[in-house]
Amino acid sequence: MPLRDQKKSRVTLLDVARHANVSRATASLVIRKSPLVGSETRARVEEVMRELGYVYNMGAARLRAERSHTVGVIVPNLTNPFFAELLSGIEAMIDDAGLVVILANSGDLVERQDVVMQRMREHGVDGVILCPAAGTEPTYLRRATEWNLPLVQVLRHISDEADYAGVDYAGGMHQAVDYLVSLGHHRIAFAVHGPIHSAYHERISGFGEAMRSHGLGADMIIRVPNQLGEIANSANLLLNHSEPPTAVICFNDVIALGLSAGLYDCGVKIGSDFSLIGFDDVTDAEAMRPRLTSVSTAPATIGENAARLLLSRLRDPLRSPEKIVQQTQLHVRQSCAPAMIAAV
Amino acid sequence: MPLRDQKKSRVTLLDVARHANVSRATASLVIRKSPLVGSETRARVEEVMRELGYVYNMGAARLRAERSHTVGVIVPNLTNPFFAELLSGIEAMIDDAGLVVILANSGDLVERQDVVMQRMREHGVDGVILCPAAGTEPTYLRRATEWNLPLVQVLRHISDEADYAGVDYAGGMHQAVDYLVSLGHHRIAFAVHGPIHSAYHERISGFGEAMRSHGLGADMIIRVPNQLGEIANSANLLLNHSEPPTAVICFNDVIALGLSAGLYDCGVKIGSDFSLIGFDDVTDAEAMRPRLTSVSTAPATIGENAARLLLSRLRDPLRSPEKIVQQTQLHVRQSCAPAMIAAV
DNA sequence: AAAAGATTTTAGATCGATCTAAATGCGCAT
DNA sequence: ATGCGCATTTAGATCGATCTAAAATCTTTT
Repeated sequence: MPLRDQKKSRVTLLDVARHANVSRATASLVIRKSPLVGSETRARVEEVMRELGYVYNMGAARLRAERSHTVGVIVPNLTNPFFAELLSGIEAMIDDAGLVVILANSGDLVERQDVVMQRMREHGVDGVILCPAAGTEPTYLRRATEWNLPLVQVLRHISDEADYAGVDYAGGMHQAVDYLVSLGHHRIAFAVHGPIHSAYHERISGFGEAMRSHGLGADMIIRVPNQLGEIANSANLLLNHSEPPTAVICFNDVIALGLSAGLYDCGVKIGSDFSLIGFDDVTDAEAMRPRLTSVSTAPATIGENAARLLLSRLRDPLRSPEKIVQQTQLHVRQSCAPAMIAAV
Repeated sequence: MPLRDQKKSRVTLLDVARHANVSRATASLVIRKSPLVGSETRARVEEVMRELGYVYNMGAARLRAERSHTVGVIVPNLTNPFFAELLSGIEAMIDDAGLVVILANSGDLVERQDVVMQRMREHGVDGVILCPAAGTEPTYLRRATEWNLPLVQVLRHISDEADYAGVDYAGGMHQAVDYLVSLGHHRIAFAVHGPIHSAYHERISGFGEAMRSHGLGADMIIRVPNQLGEIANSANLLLNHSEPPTAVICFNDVIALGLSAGLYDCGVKIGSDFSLIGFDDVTDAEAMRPRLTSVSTAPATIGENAARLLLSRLRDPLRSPEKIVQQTQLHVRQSCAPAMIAAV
């Protein structure tokens, strides 16, 4: 029983309406679950939809209703475990709301971000969750406002004029520094990598504040490679320092894993000879031995927060900008030891 | 200069056409880069588009052209590093082709897969790249054919009636077994987890074949938990065996990381006391010490292969089904030692 | 200059759903 | 039986792009 010729087999709402002996507008009210339709009529139309295998055409609805039920998600990296967990949290919330995620990788480049943002606009996304590429200017977010495009910044804060879901990076740095100081460490390094962005600045200044609050110097900041496999070689930056640190706080768990491997290669025993703290507490770090002490940021929860903000923005476009800042939690495990027995 | 009232600020192709003194159809031909338009006319129309900030409406185009320029990607897990790398490869190829990825997580459940597949159809995706949930039947893929929905299976093979991009799992198992046997190991275990699917069967049978080809028993298969943090506890399954193995091949690198940690906890030295091989060679395993010997499957490349197949299918819908099977490569590092000095 | 052929542009219909106000049907009261 | 009020259904326009064949314009040939 073809309703259309073989080249186009799509069952439309008009087909459904004809079979159910109602108008297209009634059939449309049925699929939108409008209370204005009688229950008999509704049942009849729904039965016909099932029989004919009707599939809603979101594209057609979108043209008239000016709503695509899609959300753009732009991240700077797809393979870093942190972003994988963030994306997981975002997708779960968006899915729960009955929308779909259109995904793009900016590669942490503003030019690529422009390209994918334009593509999102062409696809008429209802809103965007953006982890801004390094170097993104506040004017960039202002343009989204001009476009009437709902937007949530996540993890990297560019502007107070848009919603933001992030982490209390400074608070997390304080927790790490305070803990190491409580173990008697005075020479504490901070290992960083990646591009300069708000999350970077917050961690740097958080480290500085925390160290100074204990009357300690905050200048021992080493820069390591971005690639996990190359970070191990940077362990000697710590060991060959004129005044070697007794502990290191890592910008993220990728650095913690990499430095841990490098210190192992140099015969240094973490958790006795040397203390090390990660940041983010991603799942992948669970396999590290000794067990990693890490500042937990719960990336999946941050993703959920971002999605929550966007969904809220879609319901109330004129709501004033809001921030959800996730508090960190230090998970003490076995990668740190008191400084007195940790002397190198 | 609002061209519409404030409630709807969208610049349409009709606006562009009026400003450029051409018809809508001509303006449409310009944005589609049709060779049928004169260069003067083209330049004029393009200039007007820039001035007015015209943004293409993909949804409108889709309604008439029956093409959405979107590709559905359904994976069973978003946080496993393997799938993160696979997704990265897919997104890169799809982006290169000027399409966008609509992402969904099936949670490895057929019922969820049904829901997200339906949603993909409503959104009118041009095609789907599907890593089938465990328990997916061949009839499931047959339905995609009935829907005229281009589909590529990736990693888990359900049916010969659809394109498939995967790995030569059996070949990889042979490489691992051959290598351990070349080191003198005879008692080799195989550590598995996760749901039963084609990739699972291929690895099991590949292990069996490889072991039997060396006249060895293939019954030492241990099942470990799915969560990375819980796998370590399974190390004693190896150590407390009536005839303890001297080596283990891990179903994937997640298991390798987890068992490595568990063996460390038991005081077993990998790469001297005991030999261990991973599978997939994901980036995250680069931090392991001793350095992990792993069978490389290049997940990002598999993702690219899957996308390549789908793009090819979009160009030639009637092409016969094709398979791209990625050959594995054993990356020998330091997690294995000869059996004679590896006696437990 | 006129005709023929090639190139470029156009008019009107179409895609499948939603919107909006009008029409219709039903139940109740007089 | 008629009128009123409410519930339900409907007709026609709309959304913004593409499709398709016809019309218009330009170039070349006779």
